[in-house]
Amino acid sequence: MSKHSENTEFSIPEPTLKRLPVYLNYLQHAKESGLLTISAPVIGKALGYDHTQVVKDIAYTGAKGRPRIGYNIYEVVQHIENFLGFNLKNEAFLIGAGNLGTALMAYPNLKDFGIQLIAAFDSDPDKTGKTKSGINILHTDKFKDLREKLDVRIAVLTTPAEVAQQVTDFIIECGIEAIWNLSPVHLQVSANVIVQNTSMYSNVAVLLKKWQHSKKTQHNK
Amino acid sequence: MSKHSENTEFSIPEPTLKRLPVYLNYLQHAKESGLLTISAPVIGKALGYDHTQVVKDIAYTGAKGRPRIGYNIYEVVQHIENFLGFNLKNEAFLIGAGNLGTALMAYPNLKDFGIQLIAAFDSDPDKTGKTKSGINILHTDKFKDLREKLDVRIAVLTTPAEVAQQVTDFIIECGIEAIWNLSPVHLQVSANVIVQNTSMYSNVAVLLKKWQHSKKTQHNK
DNA sequence: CAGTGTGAAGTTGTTCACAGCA
DNA sequence: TGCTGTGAACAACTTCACACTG
Repeated sequence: MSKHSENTEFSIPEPTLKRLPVYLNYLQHAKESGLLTISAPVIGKALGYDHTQVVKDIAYTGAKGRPRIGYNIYEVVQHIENFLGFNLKNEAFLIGAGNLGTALMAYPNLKDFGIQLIAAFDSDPDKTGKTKSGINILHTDKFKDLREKLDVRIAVLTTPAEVAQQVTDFIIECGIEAIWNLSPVHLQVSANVIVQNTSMYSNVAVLLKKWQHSKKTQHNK
Repeated sequence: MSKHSENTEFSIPEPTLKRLPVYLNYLQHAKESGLLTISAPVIGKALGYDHTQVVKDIAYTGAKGRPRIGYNIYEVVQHIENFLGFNLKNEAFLIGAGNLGTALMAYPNLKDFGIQLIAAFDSDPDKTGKTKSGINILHTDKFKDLREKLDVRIAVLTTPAEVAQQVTDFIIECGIEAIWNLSPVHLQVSANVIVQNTSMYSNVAVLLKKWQHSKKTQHNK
């Protein structure tokens, strides 16, 4: 695959992209507790990041801080939301209304964190026709028509592993452009489709390895 | 003495740690389809990684390949499982039997990917006393005793955000040493406890940004 | 040849050091 | 003094180049 074709806009570091929602979540709680301003060192200490990291990440969003005072919380929240496109109504379809799908339909504030689920689809007639957390579960038959009618471009995939790839091929053919993949399968798609694979297993691996390592080094001490 | 002997003094790159379960998952499928050997370039092409990356990642696990032929799939699978500690029975408690908790109880092969959930806990009496996917849901009251009795050190946290930190403090006091945190709150713990924060939101941010970016650059072409 | 294995080069991300500010 | 902001040093990770192997 070619390197990035010349970008007028420089691209944002992916680690920054992943930290920004963490800041956002933290800042929204801070805001609720009545604070008006907050400094990068405070955020850093709370979330375990170096304070310069926080300053640089926030700078990406365009928010400006004031020496000795820090940032206006409301302003930073606005800038992060703007920057990430969270204030746009990014409407998405959920594919697969199993346990994980149900969990996402009920996931708190998902629509404030970028994605608004407006319908769910499943091929199992036992699941379709119902409503969960206010979201209708429809039969996959209706996917193509509804996608066009509502002009939805984003899908969240929570099907069983066995059908994940074939369902992916189908929804891309129907016009889906971006997929958040929560199935435990690494999807293969053509270059014009964006996939974000979220492997639960990866996190388990990191946790276990850190834990095993900490146990080893503890009785070496 | 080879660089990666069984006694790893230096730590493994975290990206490698996250890729290994992805390989594992892919290889297990490849194995089922009857293949005996597989090469790094093939794995790389399927999963979107550079082939040298794959070679180096696999080398960390201690598996050896043969030029022109590749790796014995069964052997690599063994080595990855060993290396990540997935063949040890890492018993864990699930805290919070809501939607996401229920999804995890039913998550396919979780026990083959490092963690075996042996009980779930919830403070809501409506949820306790039941069994989901073969896992008993108990009242939080019983947590302390049962943790000691069964000597469980790992917890998977799927509580609502509001109580996540206070529940964390409690289970750590009870002796939990490692926490896979799936609640949308960044937990603060003392240095001797391992936490793996898995923010769903972060993945959405990355997906959206890539998508928005791809749309921009598409009509520049 | 088509692959592994590995040191070196290149790239990306993080931390340091310090200037400037109120 | 406590903060932002930033260029420079550093560390981590990825990709390249190539020797080696059956």
